Amino acid sequence: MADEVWSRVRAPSRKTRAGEANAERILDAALEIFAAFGFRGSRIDQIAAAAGLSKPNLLYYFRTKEELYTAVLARTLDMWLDPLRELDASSDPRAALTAYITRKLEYSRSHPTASRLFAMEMLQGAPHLSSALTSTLLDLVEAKSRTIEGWIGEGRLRPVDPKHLIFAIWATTQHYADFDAQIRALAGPGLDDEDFYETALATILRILLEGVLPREGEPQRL
Amino acid sequence: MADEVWSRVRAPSRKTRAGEANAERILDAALEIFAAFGFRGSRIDQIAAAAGLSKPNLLYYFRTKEELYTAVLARTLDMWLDPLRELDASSDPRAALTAYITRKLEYSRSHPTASRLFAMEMLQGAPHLSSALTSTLLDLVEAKSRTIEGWIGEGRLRPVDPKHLIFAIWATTQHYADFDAQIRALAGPGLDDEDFYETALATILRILLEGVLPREGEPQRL
DNA sequence: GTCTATAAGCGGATAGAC
DNA sequence: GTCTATCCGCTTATAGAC
Repeated sequence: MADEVWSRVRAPSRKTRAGEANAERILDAALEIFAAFGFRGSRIDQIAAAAGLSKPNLLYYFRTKEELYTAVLARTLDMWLDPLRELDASSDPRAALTAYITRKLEYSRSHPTASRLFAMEMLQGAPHLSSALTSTLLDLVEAKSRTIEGWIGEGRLRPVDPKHLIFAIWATTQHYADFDAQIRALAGPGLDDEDFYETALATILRILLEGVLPREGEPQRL
Repeated sequence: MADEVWSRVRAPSRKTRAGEANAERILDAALEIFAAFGFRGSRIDQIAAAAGLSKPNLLYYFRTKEELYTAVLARTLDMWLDPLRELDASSDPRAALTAYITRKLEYSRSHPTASRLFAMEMLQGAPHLSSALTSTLLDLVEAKSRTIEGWIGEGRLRPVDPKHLIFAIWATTQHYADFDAQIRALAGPGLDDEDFYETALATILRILLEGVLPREGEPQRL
């Protein structure tokens, strides 16, 4: 998918190494700006300056602001989907959910601006993303919901609505990236602080896992 | 606090009923636009049109865009704080947390744009809000953290980090307002659908409460 | 209090030299 | 591929009539 967008969006410059590197630098800079100000609030010359080139030169690589925004979004969505793809039906629920939650929080730490770009797009009603949401992501969520329902049917998970469980996992983990400013104001450090990260992870795991795993010795059926 | 901002921000028009009503209509319209596009992305004439008056007329009530934004934010923050203020140390943890979570989700349903405005401001690093965050809200969160620690000390709550618990509650409840577009794409309805609201509330309560309340017959100490 | 007209400057995009 | 110069529409804010 990244390839598809790439070729569709930028005929020029793909060939040379320097062009490639420039395009990457532009996309990195654009991610920062778009994540903070949204599409309309972002200024193309601000992005150009952050990428270290002139505005017309940026527009040589991406012909319009919208083209650039779409490219950044596509690249981000792909990364965002990865952890969920790996949620594994074959392993036991505790291990699978622990791995998924850990991976999501790790993503909030390593790619906070990517998380914020996605949040920004959602706040605006996902105008540039609706097709992707209703196809790729929907399919993935439906598939993983069935995995969770399977665990519930086997009594290995307490009965919870699968989609709301997924939403709860997304919400709690992404919150640390999206509301970073609030978290730093209220707690001091953010996820980049190792101790804070560990405490956040432990607390989220404790709450969510205890909330959905069966009580000791009482496997449940619906 | 609303009063304080009010008088500081708009000398004109406070006196007459019509002026008051106009100012309210402007603030309502501004909330919608600012929540969707952020400060820089919002257009003042778009707000004026939504409020049903001309752009210069809007600028008669709020002299600058920033002044209007500040007024909307102040009004929103006040409402946003209310549920937390009511978290009651004297009642038992299950009842108090149930009431708080319910109130927060209810707020996401009744005031989704207010929630989104707040989220938008956070994504931008809370430039217009940092003083409020480090004073009013910080004090409140510290106080409520002590309430939660009290419950833990008495063995009425499992040991969890209080702030991370508060973050988890905020994250899960606000998610339904802030990520409404995603939720509708993936689940069909949103919180305005009564059944969906009930399921969301039940799931969140089940997960969070089971995650933090002591197991049957085994009250814990740290 | 509300409007029309307009000033002043910003932002996206293009032309064309190098 | 990259730059300077520039066009043109849009946006905030003000002036001034009613």
